[in-house]
Amino acid sequence: MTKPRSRRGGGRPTIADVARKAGVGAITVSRALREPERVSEVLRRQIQAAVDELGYLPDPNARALASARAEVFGVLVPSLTNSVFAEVLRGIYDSLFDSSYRIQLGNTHYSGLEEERLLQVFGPQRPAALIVAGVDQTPTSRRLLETAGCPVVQVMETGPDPVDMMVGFSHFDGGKVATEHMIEMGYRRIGFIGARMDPRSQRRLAGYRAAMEAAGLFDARLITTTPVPSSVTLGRELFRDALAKVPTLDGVFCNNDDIALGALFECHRASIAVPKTIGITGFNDLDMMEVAFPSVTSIRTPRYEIGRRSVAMALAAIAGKRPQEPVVDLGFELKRRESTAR
Amino acid sequence: MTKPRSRRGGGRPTIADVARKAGVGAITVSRALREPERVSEVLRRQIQAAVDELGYLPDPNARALASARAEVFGVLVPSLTNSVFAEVLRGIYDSLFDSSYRIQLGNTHYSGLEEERLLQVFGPQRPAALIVAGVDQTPTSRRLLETAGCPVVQVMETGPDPVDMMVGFSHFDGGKVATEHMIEMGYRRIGFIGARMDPRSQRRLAGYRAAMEAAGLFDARLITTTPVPSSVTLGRELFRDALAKVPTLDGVFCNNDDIALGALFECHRASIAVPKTIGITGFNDLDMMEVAFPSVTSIRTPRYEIGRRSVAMALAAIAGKRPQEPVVDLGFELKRRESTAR
DNA sequence: CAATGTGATGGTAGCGCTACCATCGCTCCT
DNA sequence: AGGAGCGATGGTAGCGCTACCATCACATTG
Repeated sequence: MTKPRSRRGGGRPTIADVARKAGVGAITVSRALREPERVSEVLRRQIQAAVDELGYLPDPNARALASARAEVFGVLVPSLTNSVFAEVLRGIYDSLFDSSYRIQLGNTHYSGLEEERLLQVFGPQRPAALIVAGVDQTPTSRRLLETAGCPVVQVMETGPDPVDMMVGFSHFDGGKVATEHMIEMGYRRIGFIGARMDPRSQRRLAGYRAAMEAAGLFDARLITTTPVPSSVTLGRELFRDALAKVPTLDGVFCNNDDIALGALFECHRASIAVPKTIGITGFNDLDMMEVAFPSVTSIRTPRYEIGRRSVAMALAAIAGKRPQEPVVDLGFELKRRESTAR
Repeated sequence: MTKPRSRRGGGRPTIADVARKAGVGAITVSRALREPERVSEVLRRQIQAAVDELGYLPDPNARALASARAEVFGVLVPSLTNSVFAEVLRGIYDSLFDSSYRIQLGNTHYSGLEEERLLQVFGPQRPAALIVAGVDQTPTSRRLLETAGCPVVQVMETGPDPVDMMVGFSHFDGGKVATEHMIEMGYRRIGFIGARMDPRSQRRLAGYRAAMEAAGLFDARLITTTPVPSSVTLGRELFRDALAKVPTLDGVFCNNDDIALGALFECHRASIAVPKTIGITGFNDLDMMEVAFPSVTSIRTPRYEIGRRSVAMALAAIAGKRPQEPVVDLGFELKRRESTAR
């Protein structure tokens, strides 16, 4: 008489269809799908057969509404094109591939305001977990994270005051170690060149500064930065600026590998010997740094591993098994290469 | 008496709360939010005030369930780390930022099976649109796309038989133009080196082959490929292999810029003069190609624009304004640079 | 002035699923 | 033997929202 299926477009099978076909109650189908161990072997088999026959797939929206919890991981990164975050994402995706969790990815463009906006959007969806890059959320964002009612993992760096959990490493230490290495290799007038200068870059700069000051080599004129987004092109330009400003420059610690590559290319173009006349150190250790000529010293960062670990921690928290230590420092590794082998 | 809010965790305000506070029916609130022009000025104002005061945010899951349509764009790309797709994504995200659409991103790892799986997962969600990379879907995937009941945009390349809409360019032509350019510049023993060799790479190779054959220069031994994922490191290795196989090689058309960069670095390392002894052409024209020393000739591809356009087309289709021509060819541009300036 | 729109608003009935509680048959204990 | 305890199953009542249809005031028409 009534046509209850008429509104729904596809007329896809629902849990009621499966239940009817399997000769059980709808709730039993639901259980068989979500907690199989609570349903008897026999019914489970019947239900599975009905599911297969009908090609039933549960509606995630209805699930989310009924259970007040969506099987979604919300992920917030500041950039999609920065290969560093791309690798973190890869780790996250790989870790979640076998699960039934979907991923909703937001791009904050390094903006606190956009981050707030995206968290507002994620909130009503009741995600299963939230993974956000960085530790410098605005007060509003922080409150949104704290009241999200789900596990939250801040990734990329470690810090003192986690919203919930953290996975990363110390960018300050990274900058410090890189700089100390150059000092050790005999460089004295070591410049810092950096673009974007997001909070993590700032901390690398602070590490550089600490190392330079400790060695009595610090000179503010050695620092060349810009808020402009990083690129190889920009690296070249910044390097030229730095050299023009301080002609006695004998090394550069670059905020990231793109910048380092730009500096390296400029050295080639200007026939500046690397590592003899100028030493170069990058940050992140992208694949190409090892292949470059000369190969470029860099700080290897555990990007993929950060992605994997963040998911592992979130999943554990969802399962009620919170880690002892909420802050995980995955460290980094100095890769000594030709570009600083004076 | 009853505690109807007890199940729901946060006790967030619902549309009923807003309706009560504004002194109107729930449905009117719903309309005020979705089709403001259908609600009188006065009520609209009252409702807005109530929304602001309560901090009401609609539950997207309930919306999706009730309206049989989720405000979600499903996006499927084969790789997260390949910067080509990262830029397509950036275009998609930028185009959707002001809208209320969320984005759910799937990574197919260049696998037809994983693509099918992801489409299965996206389906029950009833996304507003689907954007998928490539035109070589498996029959199952194709069927899933055709029955998705929403606009579908295939991106990255153009082809003869769109599921629905397409935005991209001809990889065959790209390979052909690149190769013809090298022939024109006087190169004769031009190798093709490529990794991954996904369908788009195959078509670039076919373009290369067509150009070489037309010039009477084709020789199968000039082709060096591997199914291994592309990287700068791999580019270097493949280039060495190619040179070992054909010592008379005087140029290489590289499947992509990473490979080209690897080849360039190897030339530096082996003191092979570029472009004099060997010419190099890349594909995609990443930022660094212009900065490299020597700068590297490449095919500039409209990646960001593909992302933007795909969203524009999907949005138009959602609004019922399907484009005249479902297949949009955005073309490409040959960037002549030092690496082929013999 | 009755008949007929027309636009604004509201009520009802779900969307497909799961939380909660009830029921039922069985085992196991005293 | 009787009842507590337990595991398996099902019914009911929503989750928060929107599609559909009804209603109502007011304008328009001949």
